[in-house]
Amino acid sequence: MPRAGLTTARVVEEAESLADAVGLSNVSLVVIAARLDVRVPSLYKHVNGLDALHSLIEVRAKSQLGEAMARSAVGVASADAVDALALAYRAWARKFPGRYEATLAVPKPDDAASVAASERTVQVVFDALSGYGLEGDDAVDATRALRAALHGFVALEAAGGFALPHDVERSYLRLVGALKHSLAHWKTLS
Amino acid sequence: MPRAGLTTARVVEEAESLADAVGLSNVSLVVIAARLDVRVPSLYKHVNGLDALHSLIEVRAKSQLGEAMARSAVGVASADAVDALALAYRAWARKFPGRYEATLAVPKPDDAASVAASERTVQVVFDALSGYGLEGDDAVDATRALRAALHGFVALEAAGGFALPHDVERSYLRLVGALKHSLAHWKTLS
DNA sequence: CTATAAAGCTAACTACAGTAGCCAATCGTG
DNA sequence: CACGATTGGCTACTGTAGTTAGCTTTATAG
Repeated sequence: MPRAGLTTARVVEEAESLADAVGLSNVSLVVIAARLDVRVPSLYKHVNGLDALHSLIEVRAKSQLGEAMARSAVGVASADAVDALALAYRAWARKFPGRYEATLAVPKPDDAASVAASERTVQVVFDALSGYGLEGDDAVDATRALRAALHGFVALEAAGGFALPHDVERSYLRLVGALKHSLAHWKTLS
Repeated sequence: MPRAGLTTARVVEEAESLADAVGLSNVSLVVIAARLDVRVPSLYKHVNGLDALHSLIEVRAKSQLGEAMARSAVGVASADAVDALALAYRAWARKFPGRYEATLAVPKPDDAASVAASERTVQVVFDALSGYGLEGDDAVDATRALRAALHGFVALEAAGGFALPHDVERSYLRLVGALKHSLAHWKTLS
């Protein structure tokens, strides 16, 4: 029997592309094995079962999304940083819908990699808001508001929640515009 | 064999309460049957398999959430309506986390009940914004922004996305405050 | 009081995740 | 180069969940 040359990375990559194609919840070891031209039990030499595979996808997805956002916001601040972040966020989510689902998973408290990847992503958003000079509770609230708005829009869009034929792109830009407007007056706001 | 007196409604209710307890994805026919003190195949006399059960939960959840929001906003308008809606939305989602997950499902285009329930929920939000005098694209964009923000916050909260010990309630109120502020100037905003 | 429809059952099948243990390919070291 | 250890893939099997077929009993309508 000639060897297939699998690695953990190869298995995870195949799972990711499958997730983007058919949705994260439809990723199965049977299909992954078929795609890699291998029998199902062979996967266990590289990945510790389906749950572990989900964890690996989650960590990689969180760090890749964080990376994409961080890269988009280098050298810009305040309103420009929010714009850059928002565009990068939605673009990444639309390009990798299955991986994006994975970023929404609760970080497992006993998995250091999962916790670190989650924290890093939040930190990128937090840093992007530094130009607004917010501190303490103000900064926390603003970070949460920005994350919530971006995630909410992208999630509804991905779930087919915007049935009307109106331009989704423009709706997103207006939401981002509203956020920038509110952030500029954040400390005096309610 | 004495009869258990099941009905479709009884099965769905049990599934809903199970979903709230263990998460929608962990709802299984085995557990439902055990709770109802019945064998698994008996459930098929009332519900057409697991997928159909998910659809039933989805439709009921969407209409119950829509109902709760609509009830909260009777007799109030504009900023007060947004406040009422936002509070009702988050309260319902926290009270029924499993059902809330179900409301996020894509409406199945070939299932009239699913489509109707989804549209009705959007309509409630749309109506609540009528006091702002928005029309056409403005109204669509504002509806989408409000839905996205509320859903995004609640979903992140439910997923354990707010790790910091800061007050989540206050963060939510500030997000809602920011939205009201933007809605008041919606037409002139970017 | 009987005929029929409905409700629940057992038995069986399928699909998938996961485990045990075998055998062959590869790699490191003398 | 050779040979032993390690590793990667395999077959065979188990357990669990969803689903279907078809039987039996209960309830109900006439």
